[in-house]
Amino acid sequence: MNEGTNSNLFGLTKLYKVTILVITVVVILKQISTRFSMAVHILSLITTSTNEVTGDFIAGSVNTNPVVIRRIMGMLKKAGLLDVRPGVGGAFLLKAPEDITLLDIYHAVHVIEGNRLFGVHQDSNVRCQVGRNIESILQFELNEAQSAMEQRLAQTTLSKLIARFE
Amino acid sequence: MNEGTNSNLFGLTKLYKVTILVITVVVILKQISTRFSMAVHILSLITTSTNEVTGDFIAGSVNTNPVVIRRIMGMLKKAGLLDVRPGVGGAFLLKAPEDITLLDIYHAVHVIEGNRLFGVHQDSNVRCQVGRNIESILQFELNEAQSAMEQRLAQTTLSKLIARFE
DNA sequence: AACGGTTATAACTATAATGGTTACAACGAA
DNA sequence: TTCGTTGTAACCATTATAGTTATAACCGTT
Repeated sequence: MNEGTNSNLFGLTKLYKVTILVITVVVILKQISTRFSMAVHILSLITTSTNEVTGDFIAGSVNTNPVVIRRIMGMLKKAGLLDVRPGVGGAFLLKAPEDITLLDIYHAVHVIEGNRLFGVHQDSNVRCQVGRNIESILQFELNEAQSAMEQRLAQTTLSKLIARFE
Repeated sequence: MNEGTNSNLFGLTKLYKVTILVITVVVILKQISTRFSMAVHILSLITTSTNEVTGDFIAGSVNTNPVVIRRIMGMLKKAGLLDVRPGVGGAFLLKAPEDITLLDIYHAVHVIEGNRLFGVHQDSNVRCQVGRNIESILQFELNEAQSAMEQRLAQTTLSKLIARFE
């Protein structure tokens, strides 16, 4: 920081004493990766745009680095949702937006591991009644909860989502 | 912090109180932490065991380090689900197992912060139709999906779970 | 055949959560 | 006082994310 010339920082002068109150609020969110929402954004753009849709163009709309976009597009390609013209550029859907659900996109970007939203601890002590039973019985309940979420995601298609844009 | 020489800190004066609010948002999650399933394990043990239930005993059943267990028990204490006798040791429930749902436990261990399972990217380009709309419209759908999952978790109580142990 | 815009990918970074671990102070009953 | 226990602090290795730079490959146009 350039001392000596600090007298006009923020247009203020050094006539007065300093009181700076710095409040730092750190909000830690442990969440499903934004890769998912970015992927929805990407597919929405491809669906609605009439022009060529390049990685750079999408990056401008998502407001991030083009490489981040291409990485996600690579996942969407592997899932068979879109394809990209190499060299010349431009992406297009491989399925109708009526046939692409949020669940399809969710799965495509591998936002969770092994299709298991909930991690369950392993290697419980089998000599204990709880230890013997907890993993499988709890896993069943958690699968049910995960299914409930995924079924809701499956109800919304890309075209339904876009229809609500204003 | 150098007291006494703070009069020229940043060239500001005591006439001005500067409040800087820094919000850091970190998005991480591959799977919901096993803290949740361990917490269910812990509460199941306390419910079913006739003897004293110490951190070391639980650690033996979960098959992990006692400190990991005590950390989770601390969270369950803060949530009002159990209490621990300091010194002498041993944990006991503060609510009946019929009144503790998986959702209560899920919330207690702060496995998701801010009550938002899905991260949604911010700062999309508002000059683009998709960019303007995607965040709010997608967030609504994701909230619905999250609710579906949580409602399912709320349907299972600790006593129901334990009743299925063999 | 060279050029320019594009895609694909490798490599690297900073950040931070997790689960495990050691260490130690505080607590309370025998 | 002693001993088993609780409650934390501190540290570690591992891992995923999002961003970044750099580079090779691709393909239509000139």
